[in-house]
Amino acid sequence: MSSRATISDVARLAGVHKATASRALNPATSSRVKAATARRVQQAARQLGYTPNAVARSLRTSRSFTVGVLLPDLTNPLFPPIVRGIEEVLSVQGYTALLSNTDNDDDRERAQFQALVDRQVDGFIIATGLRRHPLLEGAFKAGVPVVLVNRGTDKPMFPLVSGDDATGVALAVDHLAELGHRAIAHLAGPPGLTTSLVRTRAFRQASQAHALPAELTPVVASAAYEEKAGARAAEELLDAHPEVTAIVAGNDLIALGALHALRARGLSCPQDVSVIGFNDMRFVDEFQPPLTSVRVPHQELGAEAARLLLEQLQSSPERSHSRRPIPKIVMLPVRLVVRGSTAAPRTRTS
Amino acid sequence: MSSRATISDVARLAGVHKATASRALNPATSSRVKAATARRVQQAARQLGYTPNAVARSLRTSRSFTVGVLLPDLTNPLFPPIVRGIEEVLSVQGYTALLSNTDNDDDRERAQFQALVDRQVDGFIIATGLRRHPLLEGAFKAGVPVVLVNRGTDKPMFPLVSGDDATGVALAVDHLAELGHRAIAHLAGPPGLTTSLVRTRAFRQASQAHALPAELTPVVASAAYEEKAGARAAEELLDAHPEVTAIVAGNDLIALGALHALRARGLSCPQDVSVIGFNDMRFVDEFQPPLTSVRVPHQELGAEAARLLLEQLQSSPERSHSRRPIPKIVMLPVRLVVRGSTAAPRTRTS
DNA sequence: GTGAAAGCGCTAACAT
DNA sequence: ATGTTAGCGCTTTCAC
Repeated sequence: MSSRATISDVARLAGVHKATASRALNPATSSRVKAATARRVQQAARQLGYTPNAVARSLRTSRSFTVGVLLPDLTNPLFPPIVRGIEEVLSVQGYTALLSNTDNDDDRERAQFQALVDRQVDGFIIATGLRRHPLLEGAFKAGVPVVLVNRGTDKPMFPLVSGDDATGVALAVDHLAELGHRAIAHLAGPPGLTTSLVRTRAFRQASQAHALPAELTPVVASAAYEEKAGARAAEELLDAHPEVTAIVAGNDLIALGALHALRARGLSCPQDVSVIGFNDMRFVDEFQPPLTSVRVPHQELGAEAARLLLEQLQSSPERSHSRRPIPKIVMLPVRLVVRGSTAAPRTRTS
Repeated sequence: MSSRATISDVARLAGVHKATASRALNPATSSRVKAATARRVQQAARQLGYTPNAVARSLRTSRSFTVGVLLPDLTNPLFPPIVRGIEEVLSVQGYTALLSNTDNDDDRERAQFQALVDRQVDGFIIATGLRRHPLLEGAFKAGVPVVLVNRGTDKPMFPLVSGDDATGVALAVDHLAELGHRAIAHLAGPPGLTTSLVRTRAFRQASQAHALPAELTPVVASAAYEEKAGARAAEELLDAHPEVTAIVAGNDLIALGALHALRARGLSCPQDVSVIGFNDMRFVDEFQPPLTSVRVPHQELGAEAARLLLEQLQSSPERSHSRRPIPKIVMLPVRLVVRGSTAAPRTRTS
């Protein structure tokens, strides 16, 4: 790496002091320098292929124009679109996203978080929220700028951007009820996450709204938002409640597990049991049968989270404790995408 | 953000000079400090919750212990496992991966690359290789440490870690030939990528090895390694060569597009046309029909790429031009996973 | 074995 | 409008 040009090199070539060069090169301060000088400096910079050393700048300004992004599991197709939305907004403003996979591991998460803090990221967008989350409580007390995406915390500390989960679940139950289902189960996500809680509550409420008795609308929690865990939860459900004719899954991977569990015991979907997923992630339309699911605008979720964070960063660049905004919750609208995994129950409960 | 403790704070609390504190805290130099002092310093650091400012350290040492990772498209399920493999290896050695999505856009790629260089990343793992790649040629001349993964360049400049594409394609053709197919087409990837070239060559060679005439083994290139482009290429193929009974696709997304194209014109897979994908990415087993595909060990690809890069970084920490290693190609073994998308042709060509 | 001093590259007071 | 100076936090000579 033939050593890079520094601002001193540029200044020397332009025949000015490096402070002047700095001013000329920074759009915010270039007006405070004679136009001719500015041009000369910029010309010199171009000639030398100068780009500022971001590390030195960060050290001096204690701003890095980077944002840490914590993701629970990049292999879940839910997250790549969120990342794309984040990057789309950040890059326009000159920010860079530093992505970090936690693999749902607390220790990894703590380590990654600290590594990013040590690198002086200006703030975080966090998709690994838990209802009780010591790391986030610490971040809150320390005044670290954070925006949560998709998953929140019990105690409202940071702004949250999520899909309108409650409405999504209601749409799912409505759809099934209209098809004539009365024994509808919910395969909930793991209990530690707000998404699970919100969706489960919404399920109970929607069931009541359709006057479905509690004994016909059981809820079984999956150990994780993953296919295997979903399959296990579905087994458990089918053992305990063979009467169900429809399943509202906590997310698409749980739904996929349910499809497998049904197939494994010779039940067919949607003829025997209808299944609805949540998120409408990529490839659910390729499933067998194509999965009816609640579409959440993930890219827009990411974009909105980035916007909120930038707002916060730009209003309090010094990370002052002053005027911490009341953490708002931004919910983006969802809609039900009906595909082949839902149909009228074989035998109407009369 | 209640301002963090610096090494001076630690030194003051421990009653030593900050240089001593630095030595005590750094495992590599802690032996050059009296054991008792070292303990005192470490104790003080713990008490203050001190973690070193990575930015300051980078500026001083011109090493950041970060690695830039350039990805063409995070929403392609091929890449998340590669990322996981990379992070798995890097994190053990105290390195952090800075991921960057280029969306197959040259300008974005250049910008992201420069942003990472400006942040003083120690090297790059690049999955956006092109046969002719000005950016990489520039990086080569500049002596930037780079390892390529999956996709290479025509001119061998950097080490490359990839699956054994040639063998993979041969396995695919062998499988189809054994089933009795003689009119086998290849839906190649876009021509600018080495993967496309290698796989296409391997396809031609395997066809010859089975004594399949050239007119029965057409090759049509897809505009991109994506579903839509794959579907278009398949249309084109089926128009020009209605006689084909099997397709070897350049990757799984192209294969998926082919499945759609077949369905759109009332052909069924595998009864009318068999289809084989490449990569065996997540969810191909859910496709309709489940896709036969060549399994590439992506996580291991990423891990190996990270290992090669670390090797390089540790041998020439100063990024000296000295002793640039001959760029080796590491190929990891692949295997064919047979599923429902391949079967004997309906009518044997006699 | 420890302290003093220098400096990585940059920007923001404070001059002039 | 530009130059001077200082210093972000750290590590690394160089002294002692």
